[in-house]
Amino acid sequence: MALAEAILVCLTERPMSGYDLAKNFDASIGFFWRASHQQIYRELGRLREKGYVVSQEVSQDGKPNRIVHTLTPEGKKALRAWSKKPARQPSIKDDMLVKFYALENMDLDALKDQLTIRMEQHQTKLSKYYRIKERYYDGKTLDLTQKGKLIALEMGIDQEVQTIQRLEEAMRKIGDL
Amino acid sequence: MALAEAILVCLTERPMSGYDLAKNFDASIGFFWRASHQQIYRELGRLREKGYVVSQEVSQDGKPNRIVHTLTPEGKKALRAWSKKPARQPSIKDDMLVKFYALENMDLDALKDQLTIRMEQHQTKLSKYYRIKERYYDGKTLDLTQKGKLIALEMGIDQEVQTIQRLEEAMRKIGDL
DNA sequence: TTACCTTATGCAACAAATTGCATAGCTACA
DNA sequence: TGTAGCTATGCAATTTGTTGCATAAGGTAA
Repeated sequence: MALAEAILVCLTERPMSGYDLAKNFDASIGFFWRASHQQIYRELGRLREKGYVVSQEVSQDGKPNRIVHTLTPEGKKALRAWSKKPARQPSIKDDMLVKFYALENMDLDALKDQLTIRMEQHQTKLSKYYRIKERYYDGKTLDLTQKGKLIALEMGIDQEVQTIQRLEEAMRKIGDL
Repeated sequence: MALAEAILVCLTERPMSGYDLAKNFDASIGFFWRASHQQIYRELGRLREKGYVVSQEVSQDGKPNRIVHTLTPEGKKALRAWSKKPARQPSIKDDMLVKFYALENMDLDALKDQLTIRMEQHQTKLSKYYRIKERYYDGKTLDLTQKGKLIALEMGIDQEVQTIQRLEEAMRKIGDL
């Protein structure tokens, strides 16, 4: 359950509300670990119980009050401990590959449409990555924190580029059938 | 919930027991959709209720009885209907990328060990793929069913090769820090 | 002026996945 | 003789993930 840790990681940057975290999970860290706001709020409750974060309400006028969560020294210790535990293999669950595997029972045209959509989705993601890279990393002097994030980002970029290539190749192959 | 469909796909080949299916999910189709035997038995119950499979007990001596599940015409129809529904994006949850993202809070040596383990795991998988390809596909005349499986297999091979490359690159980068 | 979007939090129900356990006879190995 | 693994099925508990809903104030566009 690295959701807990992903939240703690976000909070090393700065104290955040659940809402802020949900936004972060839609953008930066969410590229590697996706979570909904409901999951995040629930997990924040558990982290507070464990003493890994402390939470305080902040009044705002006009808008609803925010509850800002701050990482505690215990939380930071938990993160370090986690870093020593073996990483688990990411679970593999890909609809589309199952569909290729069962090709003779599939509707080929529908499958081609789905392939096209997939390619577009990966292209969109790739464009986001490139924008982030240009804006925050290219030609800048980076500290260790930023270097780590850049490595993750570049792995993401390579992954998307290669995935798009594989999908194009698959499209070509089912076109030849 | 493509677990149901993944099971139906397996049963298009031949009738199988829950145990057979679990083995299949550890080998062939499990490369694209992983599931435990507990999950499979539960799902089989639901498929029976829906009328997508019929089940009959077969006596064996020495060993416990098998319950063999056969795909029904309704099950096959359900598969075709599924093939027209959009494929969902595979969920992204990768511990290791989160760890890179949070590099300054991680134990670098531990992370390198984990990288090495990951590379070995992907290498193992790749070797399995190559063995299957050589044994069942290379230099053979293939029908549509087999061609589909081969496309899925080749996508798997490319994916593993590329993943290993990315991991090597990441190793190089954190070595340079 | 109605309708939707953003900010901000969270409950409840349900579905899916994981982990641990139980049963039970057979085979292979040291 | 004991330990372990294979065959074969499945329950129970817990954790995770998804979907739908609720509240509530302000801004923005048709």
